[in-house]
Amino acid sequence: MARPKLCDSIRGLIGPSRSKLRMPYEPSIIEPRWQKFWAEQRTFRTVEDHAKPKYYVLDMFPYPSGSGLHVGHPEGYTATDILARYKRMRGFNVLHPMGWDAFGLPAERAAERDGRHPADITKTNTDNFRRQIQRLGFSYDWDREINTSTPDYYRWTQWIFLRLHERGLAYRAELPVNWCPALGTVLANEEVSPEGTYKETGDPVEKRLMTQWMLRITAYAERLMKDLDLLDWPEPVKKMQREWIGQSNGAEVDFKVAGSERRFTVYTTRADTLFGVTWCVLAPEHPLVQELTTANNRAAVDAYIQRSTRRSDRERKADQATKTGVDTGARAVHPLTGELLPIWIADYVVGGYGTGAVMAVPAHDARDHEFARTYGLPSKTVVLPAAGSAACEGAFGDDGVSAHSGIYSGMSSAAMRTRITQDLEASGQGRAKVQYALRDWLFSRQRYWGEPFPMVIGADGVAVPLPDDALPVELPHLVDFKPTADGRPPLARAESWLQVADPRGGMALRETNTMPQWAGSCWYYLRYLDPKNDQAPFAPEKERYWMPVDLYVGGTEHAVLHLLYSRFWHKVLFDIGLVSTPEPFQKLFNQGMILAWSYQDASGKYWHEKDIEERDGKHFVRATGASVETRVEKMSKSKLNVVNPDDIISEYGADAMRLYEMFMGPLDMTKPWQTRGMEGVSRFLQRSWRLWLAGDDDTWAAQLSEAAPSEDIERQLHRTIAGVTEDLEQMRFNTAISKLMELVNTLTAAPQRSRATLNTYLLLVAPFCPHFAEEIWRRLGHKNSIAYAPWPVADLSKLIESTLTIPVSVNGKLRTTLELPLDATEAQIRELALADPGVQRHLAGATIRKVIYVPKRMLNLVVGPPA
RNA sequence: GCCCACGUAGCCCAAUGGCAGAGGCAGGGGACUUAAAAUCCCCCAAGUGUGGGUUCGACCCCCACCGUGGGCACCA
Repeated sequence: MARPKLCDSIRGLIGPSRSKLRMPYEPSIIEPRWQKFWAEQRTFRTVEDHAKPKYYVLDMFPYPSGSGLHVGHPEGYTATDILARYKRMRGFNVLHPMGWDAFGLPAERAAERDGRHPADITKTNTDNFRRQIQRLGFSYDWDREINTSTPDYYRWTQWIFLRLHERGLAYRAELPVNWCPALGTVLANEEVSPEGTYKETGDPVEKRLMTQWMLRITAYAERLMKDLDLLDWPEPVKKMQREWIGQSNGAEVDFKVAGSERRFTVYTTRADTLFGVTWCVLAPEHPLVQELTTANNRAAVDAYIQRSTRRSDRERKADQATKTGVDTGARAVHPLTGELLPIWIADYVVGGYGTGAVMAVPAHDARDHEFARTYGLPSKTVVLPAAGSAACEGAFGDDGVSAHSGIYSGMSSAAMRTRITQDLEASGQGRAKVQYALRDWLFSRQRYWGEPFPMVIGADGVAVPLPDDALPVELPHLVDFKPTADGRPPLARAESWLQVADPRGGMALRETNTMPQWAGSCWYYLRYLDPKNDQAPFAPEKERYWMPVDLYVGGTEHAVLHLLYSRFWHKVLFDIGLVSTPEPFQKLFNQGMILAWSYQDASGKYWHEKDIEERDGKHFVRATGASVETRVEKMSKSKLNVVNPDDIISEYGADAMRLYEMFMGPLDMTKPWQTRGMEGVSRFLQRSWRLWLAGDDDTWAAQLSEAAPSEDIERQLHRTIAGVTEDLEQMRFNTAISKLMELVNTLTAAPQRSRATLNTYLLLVAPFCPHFAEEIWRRLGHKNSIAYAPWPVADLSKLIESTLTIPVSVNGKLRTTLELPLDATEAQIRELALADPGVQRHLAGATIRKVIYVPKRMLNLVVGPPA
């Protein structure tokens, strides 16, 4: 899609001899000039200024990948930049920082592949990301740039880890973990998909027993759940977090094992179905299984355990439909009826949740029902849909009325739950229990490129924290990032680093696992407040001034990862007294994904947009004429539909790119990129530019009128101020831009242009296309940046229309429009409407049954056949 | 299977109970030009996914269905 540059075409046309040269809009000259100015003047350096209200607007900082920025990044960044600039003009003290989430797997894998050090690769990538981001003219305070992989940053990540450790929130445990053979590391639950694969790459994940660092996020489950209510976040994100935390209110019930002193405890949310229990099920890994299993059943039980531990989560889920299990031969005693109930093991009961044991109620639970059918186990109905109604076929899982439940019969399910739980508690056989699906956070990785733990393992095997003054524990320089031959993590290769004095005396070995990538992002929003502090992670008074983050913009992919982890750390810091707010991010906004059209021919081959032509709404390969299927898809190299921001900026400029990113549609919506759409915003900028050049004169702004603008223009101007301001407050950037376009279209058509009007317009457009605005602002004679000029205020008295326009409809269909003086009364409007020939035609031979008048809005006549 | 969001001119999107069009792309015509580009002006085009309902009046609210995208899915 070649497009001649404006400057080239003009030069080609006029040559050096022509004197009346219009000054063209040339973003390629203007934009670097102002970017340099902002950097040199430190225009966006932020200081604590308690005289002003603060506004902390934050982007989710990027992982600087090798492939550079894609058009999705600048979408969120542009939105926050516009708001940051708008808020500055409104007199806010704005904190708007950027940095790099620079530790992580991809750099380490690239290092293995390319033979370069991860630090080196990370440096190249961050330099490229910074260059690309700066080309868009964002008003970040670059003095606050941070990088999670630098020792002066991760020193404090380690420091916070020590605080967690002190409080018993970090511990080592041997447990079955998610091991990804392809990556050679363990993963957190949050990183594993329901299918049992790594969410990022799709590599399979299996269970392995390993000793790992865990963070006790479960201790905060309730607060993480409850405090969601305090937040101005999108409902779907809150819902995802609630589901992940998975609170359930139920009861524990103790069962005795017949002929033994042993007991086991089940967890249930349906204590009201206790009389319907016909057997119990333990998870295969339940600690009592070995002891309970009778000699006759031992072989079958062992075989089943063997089989189920080998099965990955993925396999388990694959055949959810068929439930399997084996009888242990042992019997449990029903706590209320004394009945003997078989004890089975089955892998649909998961060891890590609740007590790892359940009571089976086949009449009222779909899983148990199916299990009963498969193995011919009995069933007892104890809940009826309504009093006296018949028992249902299949499992009746809803609440109803209790039956065959002794003294509880006839109670509602809810009432019986409360009552029986109290009674069990009184007799020591049970208790109310709130259970969470959330597990502790697996916090170590067998990787090189991450934060080292500030811990050593003593000769006695005890993990010992290093003192604060030993921080940072720097990552030793390695050239080989593979695990050692005996399977220890890569850091075990750093032999001289490994040996260290045990703070308790003697020698110890350093912890060789590293922290996961999420560690650095758990608190980075706090480091921005005070990024150079070498005495503390941040100064308390700065935290009190800036926190919480007023607006946090990023994609939904972090709904239960980063956003849950950082809330957890923040709450710990809150409990320690290091931060003053219970939550870090007051308002969250998710930008939508940007997709792109793809073109695929009948053979399945993808074509680049530039090789496609359109005829009569159908698309064809230009060279061959073959027809192609068009689809909106995620951008990917294989689909040949990737858009590179650098190319767009080279062709149209950063201001145009910013405008288009916002103009495409609502920020939170998924929408397709169409490079053709750049034409519209580019023309808008050029038309805007020409507003300051009148006629053929090349003297900048010389012919602007000093007279007051016409009443119509004045009205539209103030309507635009009010509209754009409201749209910005609501983050409706697309409609704000369209209002600005409308104004420009009007001003372009106007016979003369008032300097005052254009001044206001320039202020309104400045947050959207800042280079453009700075350039004109300077040419108008201002010495300072427009960035801190005051935002215009709409004069509401100027919005009043001079006449009233009333649409008149008959039976809801528009028939005419009346133009009336502002003070027209309903009676006058009615009279005029009835006299209108267009209306009368539809009244002929009919009776008016009703007249609806909405003051100053519309008039509707409801008519029917003659009475 | 369950939950959520979205379906409006050829395309991206406005309009949130009151005139279906704010803005843009694409398309057509005209002005300017020796011509073209650029620019300016004008025009074209949907009755709002489908079927019901509520209402004087529905893109908007309610019900069912279809399509697209996203999330969840043995948690007892």
